[in-house]
Amino acid sequence: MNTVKVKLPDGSEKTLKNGVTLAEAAKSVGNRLAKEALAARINGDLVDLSAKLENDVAIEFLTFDSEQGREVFRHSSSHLMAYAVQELFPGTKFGIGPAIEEGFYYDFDKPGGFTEEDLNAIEKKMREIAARAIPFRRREVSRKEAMERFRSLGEVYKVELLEGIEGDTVSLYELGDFVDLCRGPHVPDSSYIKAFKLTGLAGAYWRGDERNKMLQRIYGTSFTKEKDLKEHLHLLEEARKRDHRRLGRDLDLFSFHEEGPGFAFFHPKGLVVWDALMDFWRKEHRKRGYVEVRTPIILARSLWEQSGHWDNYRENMYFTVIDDRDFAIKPMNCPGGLLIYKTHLHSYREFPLRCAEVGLVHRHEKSGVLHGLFRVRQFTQDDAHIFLLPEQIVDEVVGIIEFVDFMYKTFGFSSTVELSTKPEKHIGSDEMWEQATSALKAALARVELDYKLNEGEGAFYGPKIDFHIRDCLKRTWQCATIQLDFALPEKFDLSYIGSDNQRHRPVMIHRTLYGSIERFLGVLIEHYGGAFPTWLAPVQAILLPVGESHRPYAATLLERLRNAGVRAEADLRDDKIGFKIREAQLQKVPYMLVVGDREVSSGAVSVRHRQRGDLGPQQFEDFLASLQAEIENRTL
RNA sequence: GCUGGAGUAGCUCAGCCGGUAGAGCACCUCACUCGUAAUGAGGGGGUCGUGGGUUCGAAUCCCAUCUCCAGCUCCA
Repeated sequence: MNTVKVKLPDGSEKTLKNGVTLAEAAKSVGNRLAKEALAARINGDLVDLSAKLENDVAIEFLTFDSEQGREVFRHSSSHLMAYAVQELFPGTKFGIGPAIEEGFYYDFDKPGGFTEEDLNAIEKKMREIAARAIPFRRREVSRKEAMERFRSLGEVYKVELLEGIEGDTVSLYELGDFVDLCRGPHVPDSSYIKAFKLTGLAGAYWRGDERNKMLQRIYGTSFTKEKDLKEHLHLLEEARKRDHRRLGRDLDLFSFHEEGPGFAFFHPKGLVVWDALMDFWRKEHRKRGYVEVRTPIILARSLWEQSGHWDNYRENMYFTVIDDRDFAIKPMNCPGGLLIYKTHLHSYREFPLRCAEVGLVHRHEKSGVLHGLFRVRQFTQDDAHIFLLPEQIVDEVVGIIEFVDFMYKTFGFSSTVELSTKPEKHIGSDEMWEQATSALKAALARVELDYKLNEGEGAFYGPKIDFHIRDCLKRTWQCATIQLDFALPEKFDLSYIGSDNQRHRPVMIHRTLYGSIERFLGVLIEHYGGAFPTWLAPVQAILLPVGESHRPYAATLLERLRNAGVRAEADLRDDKIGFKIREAQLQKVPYMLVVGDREVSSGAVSVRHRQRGDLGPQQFEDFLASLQAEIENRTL
C-alpha cells in the first residue's frame, strides 16, 4: 500500500503517503496545528510526532490545551532540566522526573545537594539547551541492554526501575547526551520548551518511602508561551494572599505560639465564626434526629487497649499518669461514646441511633507536618457514632452523603470523594471488611457519585468514604468522612435486643461533616479569601459616623442592630471617614454604614458593601430587614 | 521524623567584611470635626528565638536547641 487513511477527531478523513511522520500529517491538516502539536494519540496510544504512519489509523494531535498535551510538555521539560543537571554536575545520579499537575520535577542524587544559585545556573543551562533545538530521540532496546548500559553508568536508580519493569523491550529517550529510561512520548525537540521556571527545591525519599535514601527534588513549571508562565506565577502570588495563616493574623481570628506547637489559639473574632458554624451544625443535626453527647478527654489506658488504639494508634497518642494509673489523651471519640452506649440495654426500635459528639482530640503528629489550621495536634471533630442494623447501612450512608452535600453546598464548596479499603494494620475479620466495603460501594452507587479508590488506606477499624476540599494552593484536604465499623462493637461487646427478643451485635458508623472544625475553618478562610458570607462574618455591619455630632445616632443604631441579633460595631474614633472605610474594607466587613447629617435627619444609613461599593442611602428599617434576610438565608 | 531555608519592635523588613540596632505601618498623646480605601505633629516600644562557646567586644562567627516555612513521609 502506498497510502494510509487517517481519521481525525472531527470525523474527517485524510489520505496520506505511507510512511509519513505524524509531524508531516499534522502539517497536512493545517499550519497552526503543525505548530501547536506536541505529540499524538494513535488508536489510543500516545506517540511522538516523529513516529511514522504505516497503517490506517485514528489520530488525535495533542496540544498544550489538553491535559495530556501539557503532561507530555512538562515531562519533556523535566528531561531538559535533567540534561542541564548532567552537564553542570557530572556524577549526579538520576531518579525519576514526571510531570505533575502544575509543572514537573526530577529527583537527583547529588552529594551535598543543590543551592539556590545552582538552581539559577540550571535554569540558565536549560535556556541554552532549549535554544539549540536538540531533538528527543526514541530508541527501543532490550531490557538487558538497558540494564547493562545504566549499570555501567552507575545509575543505580534506573537499574532498580528496570528490575521492576515487565517485558523484554524498553524505550530510551535521548536528548543530546542525556539518555533516560522513559515511556514517552516527548515533544520533537528542546526548542519547544520556551517558557519555564524552576520553582522549588526539596528533599524527597526515593520511591516515596521514608526508609529509602532522600534525594534532591527540583520542582519547575513550564508553558508554551511566556505570557502563560507569567500569569501562572501571578496566580500563585494571588493564592498566597489567601493563605489562611496570613488572613488568620490579619483578620485577628487565631494565632499559634511557640508555647504550643500545633495547638491553635482562637481569638474573639475567630470564635464568632466557629460558633456560627456550630450553631448551623447543631440546628441541622437536630432536624435529622441526632442527639449529642460529650465524653472526657483523658481516659484509662485499659480502654484504649480494649479498643485497639493501643496496638494500632499508640505512636500518635499522648499519655499521662494519674494516681499511679496510666491514662491516654483521646485521639478519637469513639471509645468514650461506646461507654455511653453500654449504659443502657438498647432495642432495634431505637435504630439508627444517631449520637453526635463535638469532641476535642489530640494526636501527636510528626513535627514536620504541622500546617496552620490544616494540620494541628489538637482539634475538634464534629463526630457522630451511629448504631444501626446491617440492613440499614446503605440507607443511612446515603443519608449522610446527602447531609454532607447539603452542608458543603451551603458554603459553596465542591469536593471530591475517595473510598479507602482495608489497610495492613487492621482489626476485624476479612469477611467483616468485605461486607463493610461493599455496603459503602452500594451507597456510592445509589447516589451516583464518582469516587477514587484508595486500596489499603482505610482506618484500622473499617473502610471509609472521604470528602476532600482543595485549598488555595490546590492542595486537597480531607474533611468529611464516613467510616463503617464492625470491629469496635465486637471488641466492646455491644448489643441490642432484636424483634426476636434475642441479643444481637449492632453495626456502627463513625462520621464527620466538617471533619475538624479547625481545618474546616482554615479551608473556609481560603475559600472566601477572608471575606466570609454575612452569616459567618465576625462583624456583619459597622457604623461609621462622619463627624462627632453623628455619634449618638450611630450609637442608637448600634444598639438596634445588636438587639436584632446582628453582630455590629461602631467606629467612633476621631478619624476621617475615608480612613474608617479603609479599615473596615481591610477587615472585610460586609456592610459599612456611613451616617452623617443627611442620615440623621432622615432616619437612614448610607450603605457601602465591601465588594459592591457605595449602594446609596436606605431607610434603616429596610436595611435591617434585608440584612436579616441575608443572614437567615446564609446567602453566599 | 527526614532534606533544605528562615527567626531583628505587634506586622513587613534593613543592618556589608564582628565595634554595642534602624525604617515604614501599627500603637499612645495632641491638634484637626472631617461624606465613601490612608489628616498632621509628637511620643513610647527590641536582653536581635533560646542556651552555650570564640573574642577586648557578637544581631553579625561556631556548636546545640526550639519554632516557623517549602517539600517528602504520614494524616481529620
